[in-house]
Amino acid sequence: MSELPKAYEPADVEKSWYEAWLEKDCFVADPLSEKPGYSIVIPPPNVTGILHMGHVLNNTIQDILARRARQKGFEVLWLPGTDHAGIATQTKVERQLREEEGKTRRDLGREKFLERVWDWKEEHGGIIIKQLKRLGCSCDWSRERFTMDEKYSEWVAQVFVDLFQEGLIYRGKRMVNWCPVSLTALSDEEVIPKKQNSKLFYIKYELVDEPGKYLEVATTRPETLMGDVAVAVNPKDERYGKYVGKRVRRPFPEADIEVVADEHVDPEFGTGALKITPAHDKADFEIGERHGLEIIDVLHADGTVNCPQVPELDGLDRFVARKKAVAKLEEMGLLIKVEEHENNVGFSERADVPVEPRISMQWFLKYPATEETAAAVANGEISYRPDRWAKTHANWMAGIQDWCLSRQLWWGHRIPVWYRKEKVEVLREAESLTLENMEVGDLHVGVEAPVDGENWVQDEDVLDTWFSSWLWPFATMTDLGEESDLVKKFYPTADLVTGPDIIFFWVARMVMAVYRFKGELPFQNVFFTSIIRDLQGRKMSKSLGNSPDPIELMDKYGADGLRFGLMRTAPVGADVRFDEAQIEEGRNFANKIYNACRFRRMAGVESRVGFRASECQALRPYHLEILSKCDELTVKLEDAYAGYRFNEVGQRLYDFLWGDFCDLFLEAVKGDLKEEAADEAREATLGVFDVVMGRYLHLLHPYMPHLTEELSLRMGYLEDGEFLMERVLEGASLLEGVDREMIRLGEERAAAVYEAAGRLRNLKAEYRLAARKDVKFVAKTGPEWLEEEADIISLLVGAESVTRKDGYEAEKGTPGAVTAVGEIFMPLEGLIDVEAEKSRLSKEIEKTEKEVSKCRGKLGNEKFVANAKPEVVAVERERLAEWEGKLASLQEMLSSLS
RNA sequence: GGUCGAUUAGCUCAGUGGUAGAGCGCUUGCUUCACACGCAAGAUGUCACUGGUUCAAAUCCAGUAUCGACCACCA
Repeated sequence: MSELPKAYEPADVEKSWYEAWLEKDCFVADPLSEKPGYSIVIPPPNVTGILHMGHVLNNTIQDILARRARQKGFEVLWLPGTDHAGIATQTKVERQLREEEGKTRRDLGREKFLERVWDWKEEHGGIIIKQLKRLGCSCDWSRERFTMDEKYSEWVAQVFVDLFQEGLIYRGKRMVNWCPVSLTALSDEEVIPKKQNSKLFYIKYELVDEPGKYLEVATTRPETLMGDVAVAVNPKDERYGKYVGKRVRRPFPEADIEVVADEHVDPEFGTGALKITPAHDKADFEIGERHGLEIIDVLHADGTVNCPQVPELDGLDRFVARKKAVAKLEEMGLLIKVEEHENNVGFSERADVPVEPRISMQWFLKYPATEETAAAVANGEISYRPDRWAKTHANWMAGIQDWCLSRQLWWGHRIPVWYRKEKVEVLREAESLTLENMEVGDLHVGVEAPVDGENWVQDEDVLDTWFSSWLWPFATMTDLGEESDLVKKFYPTADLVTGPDIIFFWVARMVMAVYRFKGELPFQNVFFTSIIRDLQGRKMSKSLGNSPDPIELMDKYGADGLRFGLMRTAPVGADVRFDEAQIEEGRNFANKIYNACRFRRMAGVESRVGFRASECQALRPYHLEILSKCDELTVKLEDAYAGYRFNEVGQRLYDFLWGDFCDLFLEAVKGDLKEEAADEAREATLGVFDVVMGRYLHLLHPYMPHLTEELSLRMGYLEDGEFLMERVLEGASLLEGVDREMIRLGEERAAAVYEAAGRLRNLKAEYRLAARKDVKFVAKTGPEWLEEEADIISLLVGAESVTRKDGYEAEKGTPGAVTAVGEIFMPLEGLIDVEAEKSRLSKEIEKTEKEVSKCRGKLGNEKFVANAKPEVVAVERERLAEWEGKLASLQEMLSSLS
């Protein structure tokens, strides 16, 4: 290793280790293993997806959990897969078809089109899987699933049939969210409200009975005016009471419509009078129902106007028609004014265009098991982490609306419902194809098609993608049946890791579905990750172009660097602002560890993993101290993992290696690795290095799997053919069998030396002597062991010597410090500028006086002394003594200079 | 409108009642025989604001302000 480059190069190392793990089936779960089972299912990314930072965070956490579980002795299944992502995928293939061949899906027909989608999936669908592998994810790829796998699809149909038979699924004509681009219905969750700068148009409707008099209304959507069937006012609104029951004239196409009274109307808004267009607004639809109003649909499915009676608008796009309609009203003298108006408009999640409220025939679901699952989350049977998400869950459950399941798409699970052919033809003609109009024998709802298939037609629609995802935790494991070994070993799962943005889309629905069909909860813990934002605090998105490409980051910093950098600062549950500097830190950290090992190798390639602290006679305080810190780290990590505090785990791993191990321990024992060092000292240091580093790499492995595997092998910490990722972490104390008192004294002494070294370096720097190596310190007092450690202190401080002289009388003005190893002076030999020194001292005195008075104030407070814990008071007393001592010596120094 | 968060160094963030922290950035000095992806030292805080509880508040409580998310929504 000593001949290797100074800087760690992750690229080849990461690639070859990942291949080795795959080669040896390290990720494959054995359902017959004797170990206890631990499982996670991946939140399946879209097949069309490419890796973004959210995936990196999410999957790194899962990988950490999986690898940690393996080292804790579990048989681990991390089950991966992808989601067919109905609209997203179909849109992509349709676009390709249009761009490359100028064709639409209808030109191809359903069957041919679906073949194209499958081809596309085979060719491009695996990108994100490759990217997850690059990240180091230890998924069991032999069990990769897809939501449209044959067996999985059967589950989807089966669940539909069950819920239908239970009466929870129904078909009906309802107002739904319609996407005029994708030409399909959407669920409420797929509609994203966005603030829009719109215009509010004030227009007037002439009173039929009183020509020349008008009723004024305000609207943002004049293009749907042709669908107006009434004007509504609030019954309590005194201005309009007299008009209720009267008729007003709709300008075009000209018609007389009624004025109705409805509580829903807000007298404060606009003019207090609302035009009612039941076909194109949810609230209007409801008002229409209450008053038995007609429904006039004036838009086509693609959002163009459907109103032959008004030729100048007919066929225009809805937004073009809006302007045209306004112009027409103005011409007619019916437009009063136009106001700027900010409102919320629902956008289609995928197509990113305003959705159109539209009445259409769709399939709906009344959610199953709502009460039981709401309770399970509320009482902690499933723990949400952070637990505030449980409240969000509860809020949604409380206001839950039926789920529009059907999508007018081809790519997806086709609704498992067949209608008798001749019946359909008749009903289609009559436009009354509803279930109510079907006889029992006309309808077949089943997983399989009816036997006399030629007499039946299947429902054209497919199911919402989430209707398949909600079965993910169990449908992925039941390929070989519900009683298979896999299910027994790994179901239900332990942890689910996902973003809070899909709590309604996915998590809550999974809980309900799995509870309903398996009678139990699908997972014990749900860990909600942070949402990653850019430095301006904006959500990362393709359209903003503010999302860094994780692959580029891995090229630059390595997968391990990316993982570690992200994990160390990703706060638990709060949003995180992404800063590339964090990832750079991750890379630098990998390099630091690599170099520590490189240093060790320069002193000999043979590893000392068999080293036992209890058998070594040459242990010095520094050895004992680092062994003890490593034990402490093992315990602290255990606790942090138990609380899912991944940033804390990262921070502790970082601080230990960089601070305790490299800055302190390695610096203190450096001399032992030199050629001239004594054999026993070298052996002790090499042994301690190897056991600590061996343990450390094991602990770090979940965060930096490739680097730790590489170094463990190179350093000789593994048996032949053994993988670090498969090794169980026993976590036994590295100091087993060592006398406790000896450990305590060692820690104490090491800590004292480190503290003293810090103070003396400090002292040197204060006098601008940081770079001088010829400073000779003199210790006036100190423990009897001071001389034993004097050379180490000199080394750490970068001084020539630290000499003990009992009864030493420093010349006036000699700077000194009270350190943990005694009072130490730094004779200046006249190198210091007197005036500069004076001003420095005055400043220092001022500062110290403040501290003294602070401490005195506190100790002078009787209540503090009486009520505070004794140790707190004691600490305060010590502090005061320290400051007072310092103040006295500073004053003495100052006076000696004058 | 409702719910839930956030506000700590120039930046990104830790910090669950007892002396304000890390990394980056900045200043200064170091080609010290592992590492300049490094070493050492340093400067930088009214812990958003106002009250309250307490001997003691960044921390607990109440309110205010600002920012944000989610839900609902006025056409």
